[in-house]
Amino acid sequence: MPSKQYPMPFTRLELAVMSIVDGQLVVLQGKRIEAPHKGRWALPGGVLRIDLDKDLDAAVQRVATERLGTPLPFFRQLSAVGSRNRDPRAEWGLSIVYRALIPLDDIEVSAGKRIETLRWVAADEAAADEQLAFDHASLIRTAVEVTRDEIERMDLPFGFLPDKFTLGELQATCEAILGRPLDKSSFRRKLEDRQVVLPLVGEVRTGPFRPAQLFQQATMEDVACNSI
Amino acid sequence: MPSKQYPMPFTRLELAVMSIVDGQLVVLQGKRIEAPHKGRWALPGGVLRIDLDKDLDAAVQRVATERLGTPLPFFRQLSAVGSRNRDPRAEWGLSIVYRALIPLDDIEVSAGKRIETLRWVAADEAAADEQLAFDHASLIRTAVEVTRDEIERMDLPFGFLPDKFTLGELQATCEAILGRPLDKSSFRRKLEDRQVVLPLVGEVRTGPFRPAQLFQQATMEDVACNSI
DNA sequence: TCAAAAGTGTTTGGGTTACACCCATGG
DNA sequence: CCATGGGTGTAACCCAAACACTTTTGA
Repeated sequence: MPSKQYPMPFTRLELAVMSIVDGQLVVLQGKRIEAPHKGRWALPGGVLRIDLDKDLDAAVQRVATERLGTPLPFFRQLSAVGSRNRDPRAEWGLSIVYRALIPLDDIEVSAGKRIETLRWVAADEAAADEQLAFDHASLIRTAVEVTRDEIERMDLPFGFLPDKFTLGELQATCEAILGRPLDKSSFRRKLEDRQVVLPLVGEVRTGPFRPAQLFQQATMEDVACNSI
Repeated sequence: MPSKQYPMPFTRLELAVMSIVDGQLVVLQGKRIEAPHKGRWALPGGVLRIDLDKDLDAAVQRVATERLGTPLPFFRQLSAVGSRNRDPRAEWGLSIVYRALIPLDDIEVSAGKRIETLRWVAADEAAADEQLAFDHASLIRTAVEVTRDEIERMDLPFGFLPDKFTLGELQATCEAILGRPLDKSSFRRKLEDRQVVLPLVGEVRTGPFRPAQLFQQATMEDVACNSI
């Protein structure tokens, strides 16, 4: 078994965790407690542990739990980057980058292993911040780009929302991500056409004003049924 | 330096090399010469060699050269997949998957290290072939999907074409990838609008019939200049 | 009865599709 | 002069943005 003898890269996972704060798309950063780049802000991340993680997704959950104190229900792989001298801790560094969406109201993050503090930074600001450790500014740029593209394609950001939500909340979330207002009527027509949300009959969100219909994410089966 | 002590995954690169044969999108497969999956067809690939490769892109080129006898001018990362027991050669296998486009007329592939024979298979057929080694059928599915999406977005497949090409050749290539005819007029209007190709004034392709204007891929600068 | 937010309808314009047509060339 | 492929024009249609409007509720 000759293949086993090759040295393998120092393999890590990096997390671009995003949320919405005050109508703005924000990214989570942690202050590094150790070298390299000690004291600088970076994306939270951690080493792939082949003894602990059964696959990449499980690794993401473990890293999130260790570093942020919470699992990440909605995440997606963005890319893998690797080169010699990428990370001073090893000869050859490989990072697999993930983007996650979390609703801040439901999920609390708290600094865990090897992180001093966490902060939320406006996405566009973070993307331009060349003070960040490693190449994390560039990773954030692609995370923001990918997330905006998803919205343009009406691949909706359910990760940012609770299970049940109003169309107003959904629209406000999309507007926050894109950074521009959307037309209510057009937005709803698109939702209707593509059958991406499903009304929860009888359930409404009450508030100071007119109650709003609650919706949930449409499942594959819902879409299939209605298109027959 | 405690991080170095963790065992790292058996890291490989897999190549979904695509081309056009007889107006059909095809994928390159190699017959495996060794265990695991000896004798079965698979995507060509190889181990990441941190002693040889300075980064992931360089690794792709080395693997392509070793296995196929040619570098790959146009390639793009698709995803990383990894889990325990993915590959019997190691406890934990990680594969970074790339898609490449090559023009068959210009580039010759020939079976190299650890490969018995190479064959070109129709993409849709390969995507459905559950006899392939590992999870390669699923990797091919996403490669095909991504490639078709690129064409829909007019992200053109210059990798399939020589440096200089006619609009007819370009359209035929797009049709081959999508598997359906395109309207010449609409196609050309889109090219015009988005300024993705540039005529080579004075250069024409002569043939049995009317000569055709030759074009080349428009550079970033071309687009910037004209939009001022 | 007013403010605020939910929800509906209609018009308009841009962009794409589909189709028809003309042009240039070698045999 | 015909077959073939390059190249152009136009009408129809679809989609989506923009805007105006009605409805429903709590205060």
